[in-house]
Amino acid sequence: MTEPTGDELVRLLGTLANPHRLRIVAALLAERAYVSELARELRISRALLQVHLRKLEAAGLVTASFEVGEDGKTLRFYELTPFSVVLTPAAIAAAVPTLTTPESVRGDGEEGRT
Amino acid sequence: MTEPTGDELVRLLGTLANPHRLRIVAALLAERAYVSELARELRISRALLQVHLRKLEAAGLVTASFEVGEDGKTLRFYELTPFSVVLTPAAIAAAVPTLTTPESVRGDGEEGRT
DNA sequence: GCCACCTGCTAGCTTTTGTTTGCATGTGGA
DNA sequence: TCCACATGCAAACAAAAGCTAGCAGGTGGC
Repeated sequence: MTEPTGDELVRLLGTLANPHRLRIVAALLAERAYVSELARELRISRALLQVHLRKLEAAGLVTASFEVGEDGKTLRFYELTPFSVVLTPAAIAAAVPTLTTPESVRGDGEEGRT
Repeated sequence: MTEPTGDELVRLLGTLANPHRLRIVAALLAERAYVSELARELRISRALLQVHLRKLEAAGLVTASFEVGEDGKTLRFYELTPFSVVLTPAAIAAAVPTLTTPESVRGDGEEGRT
């Protein structure tokens, strides 16, 4: 996570560039929580929270796992994945060369042939 | 810039979460440039570049200034504003309390009354 | 005068994001 | 059985972001 690729950086930034998601990160830093609980804590609907959690998960910032609570209910716990990225012009310049454009994406990696 | 407010952080992240803008930052780190020149270098239209530059400027990441070139033409030069932000769960948690919600915005700061 | 290059602006379209609403399912306890 | 609480998913809509196309104005050089 010290030197993300350009695409990863864009995804990471795009994922964190949202008030709800920042609050989620902050809440999960304090302690892991299951969906419904977290929704109540943050005062947002479960559906909305789910969308945001999915995005955070897709970016690798949080991880989910099912667990059975004391009362036997199945709960989906989310917890934070530690990360640390330094945002400076130099760091950005280093990531830019690895940015892929829609067209430059052929297979997955670059294969040299036209 | 060491400890941006929640809103500033969101704007900063949102501004950088774009391939074009990252490229612009990288290009300006190498050297300041005027609009048309930069557009050619980045292979994007001037109109598009302008939109992105505007956004970067709004976020305080770049600054603009008019200058007269050797041939007497008026050029608008852009240059990078140094910045450094560390992105970690803790840093985010620190910024979250200062996030404002559309409703919580009355005057500007908080005034206690309902 | 005409061409080349600089600047700026915006109306309008497309795409992506964000959000709500509503339905379907499963389990434990009264 | 019925209620309370947990999960998941999708359709539909609203809002924001991204991009293009086109017009307009200015200056220097041939």
